[in-house]
Amino acid sequence: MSRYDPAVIEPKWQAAWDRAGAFTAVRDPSRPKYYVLEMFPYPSGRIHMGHVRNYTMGDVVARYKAACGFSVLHPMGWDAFGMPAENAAMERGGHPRDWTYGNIADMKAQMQPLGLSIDWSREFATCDPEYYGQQQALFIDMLAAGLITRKAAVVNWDPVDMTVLANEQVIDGKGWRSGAAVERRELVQWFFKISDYSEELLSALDGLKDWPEKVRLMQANWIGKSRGLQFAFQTVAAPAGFERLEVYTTRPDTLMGASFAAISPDHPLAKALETDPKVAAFVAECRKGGTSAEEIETAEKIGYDTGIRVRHPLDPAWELPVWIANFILMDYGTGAIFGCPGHDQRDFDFARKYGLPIPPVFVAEGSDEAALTEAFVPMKSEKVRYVRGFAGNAVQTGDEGVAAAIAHAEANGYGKGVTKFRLRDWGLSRQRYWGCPIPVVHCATCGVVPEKKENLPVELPYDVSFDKPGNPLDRHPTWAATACPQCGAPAKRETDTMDTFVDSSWYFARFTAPRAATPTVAEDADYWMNVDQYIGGIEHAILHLLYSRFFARAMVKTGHLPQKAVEPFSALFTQGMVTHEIYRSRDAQGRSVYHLPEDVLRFNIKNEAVAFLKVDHQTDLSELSENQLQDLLLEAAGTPVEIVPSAKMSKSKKNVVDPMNIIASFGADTARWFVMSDSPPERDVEWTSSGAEAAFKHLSRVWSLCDRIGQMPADHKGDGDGDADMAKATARAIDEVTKGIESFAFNKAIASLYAFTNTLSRANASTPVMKEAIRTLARLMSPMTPHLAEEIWAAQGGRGLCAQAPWPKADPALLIDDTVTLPIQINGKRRAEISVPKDMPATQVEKLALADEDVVRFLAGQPVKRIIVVPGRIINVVV
RNA sequence: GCCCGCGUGGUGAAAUGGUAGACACUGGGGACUUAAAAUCCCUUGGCCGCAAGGCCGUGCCGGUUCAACUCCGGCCGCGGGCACCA
Repeated sequence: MSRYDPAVIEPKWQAAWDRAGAFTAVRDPSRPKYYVLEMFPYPSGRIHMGHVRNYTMGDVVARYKAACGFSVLHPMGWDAFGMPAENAAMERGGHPRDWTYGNIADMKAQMQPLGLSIDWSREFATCDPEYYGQQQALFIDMLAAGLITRKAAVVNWDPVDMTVLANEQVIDGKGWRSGAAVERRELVQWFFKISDYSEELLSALDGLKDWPEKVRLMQANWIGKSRGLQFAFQTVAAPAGFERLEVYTTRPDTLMGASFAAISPDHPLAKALETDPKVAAFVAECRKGGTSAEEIETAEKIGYDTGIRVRHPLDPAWELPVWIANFILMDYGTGAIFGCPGHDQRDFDFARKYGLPIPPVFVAEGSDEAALTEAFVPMKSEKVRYVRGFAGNAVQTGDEGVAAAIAHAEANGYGKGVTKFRLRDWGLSRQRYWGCPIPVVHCATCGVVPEKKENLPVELPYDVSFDKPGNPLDRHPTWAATACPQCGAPAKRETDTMDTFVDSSWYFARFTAPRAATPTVAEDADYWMNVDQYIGGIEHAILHLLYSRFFARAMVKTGHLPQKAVEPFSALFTQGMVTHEIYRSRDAQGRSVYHLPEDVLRFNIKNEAVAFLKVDHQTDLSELSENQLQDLLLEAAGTPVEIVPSAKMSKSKKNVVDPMNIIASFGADTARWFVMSDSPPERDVEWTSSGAEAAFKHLSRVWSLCDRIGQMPADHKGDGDGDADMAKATARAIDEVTKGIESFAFNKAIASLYAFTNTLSRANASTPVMKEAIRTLARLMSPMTPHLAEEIWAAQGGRGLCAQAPWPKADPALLIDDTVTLPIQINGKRRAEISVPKDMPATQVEKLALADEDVVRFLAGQPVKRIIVVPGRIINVVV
C-alpha cells in the first residue's frame, strides 16, 4: 500500500495545472462568467493563517464555479503602498520600494505551494508605476468632473518632529517617536466629494441583497442620514458678525428643555473670541490630543462660558449661556448645538459638571415629573408624555414630537426642517513618500493645474532619504521642480501623495484589463464586471467598501466603467479571523513573557490542558512517546506555561502559526482542509495542532480508501442493497456538499464529506459502484483538497484533469426518502417517535400518534386539548 | 463614548420557530502487537438510578408561542469599526 505523501503529489499537480493553463481567465462570450475576488493583501513579507483561510475560501468558490461551467476570473495582486514600508526604511535603512518588492516576492513564493487557482498573469502591485499612473489619470478625470475639491482639514500635528501623524501613531495623545503632546492643526488638503453621493450610497444599499445585513447596517449608520431642525439663535453681546448662531438638532421637540448653547472649539465664533487670552488658552487645551473620534468622545468633557447669551426662539426673554465645549464636532451639523441635559447623556454630564439646569421635557407615559439622575432617552418610536411640549399632542411618540416641532418652527418662521448626513468628504492627501503622487502642479500665475495625461505617470523619485521625519518628497532637491502644464512657466509639483484607500478602491476594475494603457478597457469591463463574489475581513465593512462604491460611481461618471458596475460587488462575504491560544509565563518581575506554539509542549491530562516549555532537555524529545514525555516533563517539573484563551494571531502575543511549517509537515491540502472545516467561515477559527493532525489523518484515510478500492477485483459483487444504498449516499453527499458551498457553509460541506467517507469505507457494494462513488468523492473534495482529488481521479480512471471535470449532479429521485420519522412531543417535550410514509395525511398521522404505546403511557388517560401535526416535521400533543 | 456583531458539551461546532449536541477534536475502554507507534471498534453534556427510565441544560433575567439556541425587551462578557493602520 502506498503512503499519502503530499510533498510528492502537490508540486506534480501544480505543474500539470500550469501546463494546461487551467486557471488563465479568458473572455469567452459563449459562457457565463464568474468573477471571484479576495481582498488583496498588504505585502508584509509573510503569509499568515488568515491569508490561507481567505484565499482558500475564494479558491473553493473559484474551482466550484469553474466545474459548474463558468468562465472564471480569480486574480491576485498587492496593496503595496503604505506606512510600514517607510517605517522599515526609517528603522532598518533600505528603501521602501526594495523592501516592498522583496516582500512581494517572498509572499508570492509562500502562496504558490497552496495550489490556488489564481490567474497569476494578471498580477500587479499598486506601487507599480503602470498602475498608479492610471490612478493619476483617473484623478485628473475626476477633477475635471467636479468630484474633487480642496479645503482645510484637521490633522494630528507632532510639534517636535514637525510632521503629520496617522491616528495609530498617536499613543495616549503623544507622538509615537517624539513623545511630544500631539495637537490638532488645520491644513489645506485634497478631498473626494463623496458626500455628494450620501443619499445615493445610502439608498443603493437596499439593492445589495447578497451583502451581510450587518455590513449594510454599519454603512447606513456611517452615512448617518438624519432629519432635524436648523434654526438661528439671536445672540446677545456677541462680536460683530455673530448676531446669529446657527444650530442643528435632531430633537427639536426638546427645545423647551434647553439649558445652554455650545459651540465647537473650531467654530468661527470661538476663533473670533480667541483674542481673549483665556479663550485662547481654553481652545488650545481642547486642541490637545489626536483627531480620532474615539479620543475626542472619550476625553473628559470640558467647557468654557463665553459670557455671550442667546435668546430662546420660543421666548425672547429667556436667555441661554453660550459655552465652548470640547465634545462638539465642527464637522457635524453646524458645529453648534443647544444642550438639553434632560434627554442627552453628554449634555447631562456637562450640565452636572457646570451646575446648569436639567429640566425634563417629557416623561414616560403614566409617570410623573421627577428630578433626573441620568438623561431619559427612550426610543423615538416610544410614546411619552410631554410636560414641556410646545407642538403636537401631550402624549405622542418622539418621532411625532420631532415632526410637530419642525412644523411649528416652519409655520412660525424661526427654523426649517433639514436633512443632514454624517458622512464627510474623503480627505485623500497624505504628507508621505510611499504613495501615489497627486498629479497636480502649483503655478504662481495659473494656480492649481492638473498634470497632462501624456506626462503620466508622475513617478516617485528613488533617491530619497528617511533619516529625518517629514515628507521626503517635500525636501527632495529637484523632484518638485517642473513646468506649468498650462503656461509653461517654472512651477512646483504637489508633494502630497494619495491615501492608500484610493489604491484599493478600483483595483478590482483594473484586474479586468491589468496591462491596458487606460485605467480600464470597455469590452473587458463589460464582460467581467461586476465582482460576483467578494471575500474579505469584516474590518473593512465600512471604509474600504464605501470608498470602492463611491469610486465605482466616479468611474461610471468619467466613462471608465459601465453603468451596471455602480455597485461593483454583487455579493460580499466577510470571514472571521484565525485565532490561537496564547502561552504565557512570567519573568522575575512578574511581567508577561510569551512563547511560540512551536516552543511549547501541550497535552491533555484527563481533559485538562497543560503546557510546558520545550527547554533544556538532553534527550531527543522526538524519539519519546507522548506518555514518556508526560512522565518526563511531570517528573522534571519543566517550566509550566499558562494557557491564555485564544485571540487573533499576533506577533506581540507570539500566538502565530506559520503556514509554511504546516505545509512542510502535512502539505497544502491539509492546511486548506483544516481552515475550511469545523468553524463557520464568518466566525473566527481556532487553530489547534491536534485539529491539523486530524485533518491530515483524514486525508490519509481517504488515500488508503482509494488504494483499497483500486485493488478490488473487477467482478466483486456487494451485499443485497449495497449498490442501491451507495447510490443514495452518493446523491445525498452531492446534494449536501453543493448546498454547503453555494451557501458558504464550507464546514457543513466538510461534515458531509466526513460522513460520506465513513459510509464509503464501511460499504459493501460492487466494484463499479465503489469506483464511481470514490470518483464522486474526489470531485466533491477537489475545491478544498485539489491535489489529493487529482491523484484519486487519476488512480480511479477519471478522464482529463479533475480540476477541469464537470461538477457531479445528484439524481433527485435518490434524495427522497419514502418514510419519515416523526418525533412526538407531549407539552413540548419529546416523548416518542413514529415512522410513517412521507405523504400520509395529517389526520391519519394524528391517529397513529395517539395510538402509540409510549404516548398512551404518558398521557395516562388525560384528555388531549389540542394536537399539532407539522407534516414531515413533528407532532405536538397538548394536554 | 458611538455604531455593528458574537456567546450552545472538556474543545471546534450542528440545528434559524419543530427530536439540542450532526460532523470532528480531546478523554475513557477494547482489538491488533513481544512492546510501542500507526490503524480499527465501542464510548464520551450534567445530575439521579443496578436498570428501565427520569430530571436539568444553549451567557444571565423576563416576555411571546402548542413549541424558543432560534423571535421580542433588559442586563453581563468578548470581539470588530470609529474617517491618516491596512
